[in-house]
Amino acid sequence: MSFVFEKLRGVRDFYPEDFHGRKVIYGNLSGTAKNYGFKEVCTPSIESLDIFTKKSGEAIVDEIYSFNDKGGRGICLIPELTPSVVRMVVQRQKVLTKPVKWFSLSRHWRYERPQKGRQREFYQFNVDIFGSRSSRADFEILSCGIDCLLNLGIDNFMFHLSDRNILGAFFESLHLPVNEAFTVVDKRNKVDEPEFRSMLSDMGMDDEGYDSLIGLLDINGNVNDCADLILEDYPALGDKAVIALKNLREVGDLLKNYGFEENCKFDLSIVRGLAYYTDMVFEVFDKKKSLRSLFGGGRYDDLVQLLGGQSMPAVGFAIGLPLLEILMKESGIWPEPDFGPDFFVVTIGDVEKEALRIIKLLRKDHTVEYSLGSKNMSNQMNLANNLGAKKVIIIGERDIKEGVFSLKDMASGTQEQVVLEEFVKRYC
RNA sequence: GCCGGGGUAGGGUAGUCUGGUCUAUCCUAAAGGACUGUGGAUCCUUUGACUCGGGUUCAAAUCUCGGCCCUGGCCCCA
Repeated sequence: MSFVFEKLRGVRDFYPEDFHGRKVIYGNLSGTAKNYGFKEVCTPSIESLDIFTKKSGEAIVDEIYSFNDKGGRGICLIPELTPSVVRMVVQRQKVLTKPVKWFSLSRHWRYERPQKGRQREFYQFNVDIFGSRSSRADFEILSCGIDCLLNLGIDNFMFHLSDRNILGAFFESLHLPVNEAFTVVDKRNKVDEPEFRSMLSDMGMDDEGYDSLIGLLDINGNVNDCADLILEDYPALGDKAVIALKNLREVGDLLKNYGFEENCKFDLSIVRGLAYYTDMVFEVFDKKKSLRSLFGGGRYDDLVQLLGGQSMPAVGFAIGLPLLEILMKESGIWPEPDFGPDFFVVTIGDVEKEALRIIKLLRKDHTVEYSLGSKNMSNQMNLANNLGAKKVIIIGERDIKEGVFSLKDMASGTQEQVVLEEFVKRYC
């Protein structure tokens, strides 16, 4: 081999067996979303760079693929879907029937170091509801997410639910900077206890506050019970927290009545970084927590307005397909393809006319292959075998004069003589 | 951007520490033949690799430096 091009870092080739899995997964996810009444949309792969800097700040430019086009416009390959979908909503905001329920499978690019489950080019499945502030919308997103996993055959997962306003109110009551405090909370599992404590005390938190925080973060269990517990034990948190807790209680009731109570737990440590989330947030973990979070989502009521629309609440989630694939392969439930054709036609001698006739008829309803090279019979049988053909039709000069051919079942090896016209009636 | 592990035919590997018939091992795969009316078995043939570049040396797959890529993590995670 003198020279070959290699694929770029962090991207992936999908060979037939890989692509098959992706198609099955996507079909399954879309089917679930459709059953919940979501409609599929598709956005462009490129957007103006501004839409992302507006939402996430200039720092994001270092982490995405961006360039100036020939007209000097700042362009980027989309690193996530939400801004594009919000743009689509805003453009037709007045006429869309609310709530707007959309899903999509989108391709994304991020200029970052590849890691397990993180590639530079990847696919995400996104589900969003625009225009409903109701706890039912939160619940609809959660239950759809749960069903997506269940319908794929994944059941060793847990949804961790929270609302940013609960911890937010707590930090405000201590006069601490809320966003910075969230960032520290997000790090809790990555640093040891003394460091966690010192990060918070650097921010101005005293020991009493720290103990209260740990008390809150360690509350663990059923959503409704935990919400009640906080309403009782932390009366000083204020209105915002009470509203959030009541909302979570409603979500909890809905989940219970829907039969998904066991799939969710309360977990205030979920804050989703410094994202645009405003209220309810969640992250999904495998039960062993051996992988990073599988996916997450939540409510982002300010983004539509931030991107130029009229104020409109929104809630949604996004699942990255790479992690799903890892999880499913570990569980042994990744769909394996069967590319074997239903029929393979072997020819002997000059029978092309008869062979092509039967091939064409069968191809209306079946997968049919035959040798594209002029090979001997042994070769043709070999090819049929390697392709995984279910049945082989052997058409030879000797037999076809009498209107018959041989039909061989490749799994059993049994072979029968078949009358051509009867076969055509039966299969075509 | 930072830190660690790694890179030998399409896939999997031996060899690397201790440089020397390495003209690179074996398994598998693919193509063809033995077998111009029968696949999976067997035998034979063929295809096919030291990630790239510089350095040290009489001699580099082996030692060394750098790039590229893979991989685990940090940062980040929108």
